[in-house]
Amino acid sequence: MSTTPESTPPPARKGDESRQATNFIRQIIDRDLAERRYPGVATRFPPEPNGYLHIGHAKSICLNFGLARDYGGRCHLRFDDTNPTKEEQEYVDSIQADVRWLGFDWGEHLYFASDYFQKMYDLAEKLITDGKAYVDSLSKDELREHRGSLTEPGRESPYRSRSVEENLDLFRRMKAGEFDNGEHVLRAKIDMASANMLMRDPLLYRIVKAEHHRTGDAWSIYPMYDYAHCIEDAIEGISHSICTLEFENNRELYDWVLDNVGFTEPRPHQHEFARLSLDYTVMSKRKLLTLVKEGHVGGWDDPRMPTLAGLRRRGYTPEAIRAFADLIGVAKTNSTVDIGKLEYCVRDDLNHRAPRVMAVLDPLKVVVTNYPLDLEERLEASYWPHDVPKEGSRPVPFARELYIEREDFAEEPPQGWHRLSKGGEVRLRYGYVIRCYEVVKDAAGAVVELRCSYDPSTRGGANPDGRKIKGTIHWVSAKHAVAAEVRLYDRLFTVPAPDATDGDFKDHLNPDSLTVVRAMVEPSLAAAEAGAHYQFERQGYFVTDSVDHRPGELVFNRVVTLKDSWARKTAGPEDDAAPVERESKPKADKGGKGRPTKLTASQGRGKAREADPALAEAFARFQAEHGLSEEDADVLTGDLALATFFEAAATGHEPEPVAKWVTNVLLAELKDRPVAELPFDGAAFGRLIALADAKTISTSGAKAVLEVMLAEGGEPAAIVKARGLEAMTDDASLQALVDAALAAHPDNVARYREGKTTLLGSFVGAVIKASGGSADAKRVKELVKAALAG
RNA sequence: UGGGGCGUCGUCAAGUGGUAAGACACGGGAUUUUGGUUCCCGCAUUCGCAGGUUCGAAUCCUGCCGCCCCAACCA
Repeated sequence: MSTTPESTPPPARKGDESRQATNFIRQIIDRDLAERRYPGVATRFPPEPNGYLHIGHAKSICLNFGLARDYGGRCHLRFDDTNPTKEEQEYVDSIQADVRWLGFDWGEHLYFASDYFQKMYDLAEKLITDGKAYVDSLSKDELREHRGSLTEPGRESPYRSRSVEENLDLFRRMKAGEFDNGEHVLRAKIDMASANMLMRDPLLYRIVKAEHHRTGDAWSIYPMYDYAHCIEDAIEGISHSICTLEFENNRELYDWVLDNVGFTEPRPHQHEFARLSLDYTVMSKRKLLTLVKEGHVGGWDDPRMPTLAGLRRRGYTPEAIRAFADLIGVAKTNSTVDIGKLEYCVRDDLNHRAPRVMAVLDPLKVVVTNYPLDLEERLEASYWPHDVPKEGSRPVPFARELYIEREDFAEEPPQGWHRLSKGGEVRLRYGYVIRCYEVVKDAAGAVVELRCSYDPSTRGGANPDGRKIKGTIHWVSAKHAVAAEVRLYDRLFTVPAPDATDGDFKDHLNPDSLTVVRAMVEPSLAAAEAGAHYQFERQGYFVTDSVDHRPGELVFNRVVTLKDSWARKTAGPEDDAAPVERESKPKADKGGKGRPTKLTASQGRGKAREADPALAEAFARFQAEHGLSEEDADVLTGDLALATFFEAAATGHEPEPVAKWVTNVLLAELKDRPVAELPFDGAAFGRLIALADAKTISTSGAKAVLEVMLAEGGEPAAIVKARGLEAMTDDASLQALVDAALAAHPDNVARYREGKTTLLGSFVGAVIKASGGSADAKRVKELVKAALAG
């Protein structure tokens, strides 16, 4: 992403193959495209217009629009406006502005869920007609009570059995506005006992008598998210509907609605990724709204807010945010990203686009006493450092009285101090070397002025006598400097995870998140334009404030400081290595009920055995008669089909290896498929294992045969014969393959001999592959070892 | 006493039975009138833990542990 103009391409380094950005969603898309499940890729970004977009949304926007871009598809911007009580046109506008600002274009694909209300309604009537939805007239409380709990099934509503005619009539009257809020709802008729709470007859429609920002009072019923969202996707022909992890439970309902309302494949499918969490900030709309409402910040666009509006005003660039999205990746792990990565991205972007200027944030007066009283010089100062390939400079006035940064002077300089001290020298950037010979203090003992001398021969970086000046500091001419308001922003919270701590997240608000200073800036800045970025040398990146900055009343926001390895060195461990202690969230003790533990697989099998004496009997017999371990016997007796399969396979053979093959290999191939679907029976499987056991075929050969059997069934011995998979055990053939494998990778041979012994496996693997799986692995390993040693 | 997910470096994150990518952070060095930038070099014998299968396991099997989500007429 980051482009350094004019830079030559970096030299190829080891293993450098510029890896394609990949993530599990791209893999799913690749698979779907390879299987031709969709004609192309269509994604969508579906915000509800009930608040401002934040950096977390930016991750989603970059993902969805990025996918469409990279796969030559399209990405829709769709407002999910199904709840008129919370949504406003203001948000519709701000969201569009933010997405555009971020750099994405939805072209003609701007949609509103509300445009589909009629279609959704028609489909709901169809559901009713099909007997798959009903009007319920329970109260809110009764509804909740009937829903059951996480561990107890729900109960069916007495209204569940209403006739289609009655349901249709009621639903039409709901639509016609004959009832008040809460009197009736439309529910899907699914399963009140489902382990997935969302499938317990979910609400499809509710009565809401409110003005909708787009449809006005045309509707008095509105669809619920789970009913509406999937239909919106399907209507628009979305292929991959990407949302965040907390919707994983909703996927089953997403699929149910589409399947029952009549959308057939290819239809959209939902995939979930982890939403963004960032250190030292909060991301929920509710908390952000609280900060705004209670005045902890100046508004949605306060530069400390993680909103796009806030980041924009802070001076973050769209490029930096997009680079950040690329940097953090997309996965399913709940994770919290170090906010330092975001800061890195802006610095990296602004470094080559922000001209350098000088500004003194905390001025300390310096009088250069040997500088002529009336003399004023104009020193030419480049806007760009040597390593940024851009041109341009401005004159900077120099005179007898200057300001320097107060922290660039130390009365008692610490070890390694490069800046000014009494009796010491420092270079003024683009100017002269000065030496401080006197420190003027006020009555309270505070330093108010430095009296210095300058060396005329050192102008503009000249160094005639080769003298070593370690430090260079920034400065402004007192007479020419322009006053400016500078807003120094810092993290909004003092702890890494403000919403994971005990008590109120607002307790951790950083009181120093905003410091306003009156700075003295170089005169060229008087002409600073709106939205202009600068680097104040040695300080950080700054931007003119988009609201308050104007000519004659300069206001700068600090985007981010420069990296400061000196401060890190001095500050010591407490400040810098601040251990990211994430206080773990206290268990929300919901309803006093302990958190139920999940039923494990073995517990499930135990239950199955309790319920089925045949299984219990097999469990005992497998141990007693076949000599299996309790563990193997357990795994094999979870369901009768598997137990029977095993017994058939074991008959006439050593039971132990058969058990190992069933549990370790077959189970993995099977995944969740029932054994009954296998195109071969237990006896055939047993014959395969016997072949391996007798060393007629090698282990990898047996796996190869199994692959074939899994795909098309067949008799193991015949497959072995047809594919020439008999174990290759004669040393002559094996040795030839080994020699070839070593010869193919002389570099790895050398590295192995230097001690990188983990390379052994790759040689063995190569030989086995070359043999088509028939080579005897143990022997190969011996031969490879010998060859490598020789 | 339910169901759905997730555990790979301080932080993100590749990896899909055959040499543990990369980035940020961190440490060291070089260049530098920004203690900035840039450039080098270093930074996981090990993938939540324990068993097992295999010539070979982060990847397969089993058990255990930890974390997140679900009981709005929100999305």
